[in-house]
Amino acid sequence: WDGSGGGGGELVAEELPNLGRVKMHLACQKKSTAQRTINLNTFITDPLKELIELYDFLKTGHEYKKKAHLAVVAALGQLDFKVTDIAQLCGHQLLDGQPLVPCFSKDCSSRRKVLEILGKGRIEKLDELKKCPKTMGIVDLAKVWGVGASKAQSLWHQGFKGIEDLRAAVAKQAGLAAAGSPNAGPPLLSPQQLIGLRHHADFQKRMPRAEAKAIGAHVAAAAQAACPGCSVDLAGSYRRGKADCGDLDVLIAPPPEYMSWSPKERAAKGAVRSIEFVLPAVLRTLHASGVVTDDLTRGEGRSYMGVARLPAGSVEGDEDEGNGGDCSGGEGGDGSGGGGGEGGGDGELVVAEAGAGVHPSSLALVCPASTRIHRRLDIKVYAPEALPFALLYFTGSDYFNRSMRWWAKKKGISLNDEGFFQESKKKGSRIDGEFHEEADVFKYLGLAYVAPPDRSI
DNA sequence: TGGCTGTACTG
DNA sequence: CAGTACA
DNA sequence: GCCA
Repeated sequence: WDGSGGGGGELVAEELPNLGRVKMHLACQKKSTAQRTINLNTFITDPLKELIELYDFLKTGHEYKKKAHLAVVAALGQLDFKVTDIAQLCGHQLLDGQPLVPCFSKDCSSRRKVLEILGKGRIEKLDELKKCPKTMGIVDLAKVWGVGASKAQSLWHQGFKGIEDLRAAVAKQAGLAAAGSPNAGPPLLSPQQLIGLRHHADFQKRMPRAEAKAIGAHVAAAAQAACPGCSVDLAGSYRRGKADCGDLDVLIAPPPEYMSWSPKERAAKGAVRSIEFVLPAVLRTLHASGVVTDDLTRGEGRSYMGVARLPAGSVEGDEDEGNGGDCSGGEGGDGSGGGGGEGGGDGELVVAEAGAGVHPSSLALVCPASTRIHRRLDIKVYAPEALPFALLYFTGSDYFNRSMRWWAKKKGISLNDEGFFQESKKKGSRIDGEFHEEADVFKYLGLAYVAPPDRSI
């Protein structure tokens, strides 16, 4: 960049020619539906989203088909008018220039699908897919964490028509294996997939913010014990301000001073020897307290995926304390997809959250009994220099990140959760600069800052 | 026709 | 490496 | 699946 940017030696990547217009339409620069009124075109985007979900589960190799539809959903969701005629989209400035979004002027499958909805109010292909037992079976199987399109296909062809089939077979196999029987056969599922199956019902539910916060407080306490003074951020949809979260993303970074402390100083301050030991130490604590119940990855590096739940007694109305068995309540066959324990109590939770107390048990006052559910927990540890980039990444949304990285790439820069890197070259070198906050990253890319709630694109 | 975001973990 | 997952 |  080197100072060529207009104003007073600011650290800003040089603007490429012809990108100005594109920037106006960049997904990561638009107000999201969270901030601007509402999505006026759900009647179009909802069926498209359903289709995307099916593509997701159905077959590998449909990656970009899926992304094409996703881009249309993102674009239509941002329009400030309700689409009544395809002409409103044709070569429309609102859509033009956005990566992957079709221009709608010429015949293409996106255009045909929108036309179909405008005309018949539905997408025939979607209805067909939903009627197909094989499709729905595979979609069902792929809802198990760790089972993707490929595994779901093969399970279907092994004769499993859905999750309950699978659960029965897995139980039977476990019984045989426990009895030392040689006819147990090769394991149907990987260790990760077994955990996913065990908690399938819980993982379908979203958690109230207050619960995410309470689990986060446990992680934070463990992190402070491992590395005093470290920063702990709850990222993901929680940080984007969503009323409920599908999982919890926790980001830990040692304090900047930590990096320059000698091993002796670190020990004297009660901190782990090296940043590599932060995560293992945190996990030992969380395992010991029973907050973390299962590991989906080993957590020996800087990245962890696992399962957590609030300890018995921390939630009012708890009854199943010391319950050695896993499946809480009757999760056997009900398969209720509905939005779990939420709904009415929301208002109270928001009130409780305002009292910024971070004590793990603060939730007890407000949390409904139904919250003692197993939740997906992701933890990542970063060096403090990476914090603005890590926070940006871990806050998402996924589409927002892609949009921003696409833009960075247009400028010849690669963006990831550790920093900016010069493209090309082998192992592009890290671009160093004064990046202290997320806002500095936006600024460097010549983008307007977007607050977390507006990144839910 | 190439490109589409970039990375981590498992087996 | 393919598969799955994370944002 | 769509664009450059």
